[in-house]
Amino acid sequence: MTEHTDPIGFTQHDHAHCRDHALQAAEETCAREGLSLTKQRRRVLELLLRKHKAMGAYELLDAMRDDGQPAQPPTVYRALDFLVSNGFAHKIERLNAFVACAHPGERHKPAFLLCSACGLVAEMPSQAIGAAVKAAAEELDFALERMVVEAEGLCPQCRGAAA
Amino acid sequence: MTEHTDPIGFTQHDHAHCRDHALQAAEETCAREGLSLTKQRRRVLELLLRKHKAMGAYELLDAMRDDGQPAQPPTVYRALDFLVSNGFAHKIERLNAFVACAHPGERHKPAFLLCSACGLVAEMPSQAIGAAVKAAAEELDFALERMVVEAEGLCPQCRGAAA
DNA sequence: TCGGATCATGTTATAACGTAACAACAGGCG
DNA sequence: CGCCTGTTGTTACGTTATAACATGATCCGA
Repeated sequence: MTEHTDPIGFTQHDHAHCRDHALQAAEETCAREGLSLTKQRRRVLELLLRKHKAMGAYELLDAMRDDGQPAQPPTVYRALDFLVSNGFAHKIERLNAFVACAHPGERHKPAFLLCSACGLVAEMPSQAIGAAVKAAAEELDFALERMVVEAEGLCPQCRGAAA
Repeated sequence: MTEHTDPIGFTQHDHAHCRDHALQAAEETCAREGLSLTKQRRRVLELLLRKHKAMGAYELLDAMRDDGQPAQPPTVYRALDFLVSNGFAHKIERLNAFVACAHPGERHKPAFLLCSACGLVAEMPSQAIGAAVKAAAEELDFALERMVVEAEGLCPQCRGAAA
């Protein structure tokens, strides 16, 4: 598991580059693994990549309607299934919403920071957390398959604004 | 934060005692803090305490109907709000469902183990996990308010059965 | 003991999230 | 071509959750 320390999403960055990088990574992964990044899947990924926020499926549908190319719920959910199962996006359980993966290509058990004020979502370094969960599970003879870690609070910006 | 090491929910135990203990703890806490454990709130807590599994709100509604005292969704959600905000139950985000607290009275940031085979839910020791999340959050200047930790996999029983 | 304040519950309707089932279409390949 | 597979379109519905307002219960002070 490669580890990143940059909480992309909270820090200032060239977002156009960030978005293009993610799209390109998705294209490369699909090419390499024989997956097809179809029009609908790509559309949904692009919408998710517009901001480091989680979007609900119906928010995506609204955006697609506003684009002049409306779609139905199954279309969006199918695209989301594809993106999530291939690691291009993640579901935020706490919000029943979805976010583009900030580190596509790196295989990781993601852990998230959710700002309850501005809605930004960042992926945080999860090695230590993953190890702690794994250790607790093993201690209890539990066969760990998947973990959900979502921390809520205030991002640096909003924390500053609140003070 | 008091720490427990017993993954109640996966281990054999006298469940009648377990349930009564939780109910009594809820009554005591309510008495001490001026909260009222009304009929509906108590009913919902008792239903949740029947098993160490998560129940959806509509599953609770079904059970209430089967009891001969039907209720409407808001009634159940209000009872759940009360139970969750006072630490007598927890919401399992991953399942959109609710579970009775296994350690009422102990103030804790809960972390859960969810068996994907049998549906049992256990609270696991969360000190180390909580510390790891807190450390990651502080590193990024994030003001942590709440954390969701839900590990999915196979409980000892089901793991044994699968092997 | 009356009135008002507060908290809990009842009731109706609807919003938000998610999926089943089947039809249609598109591209590859024998 | 004809079949297979994968993707999308379409209709309908299931599941989870809440808004808004009415009613009832309890307490407590004037």
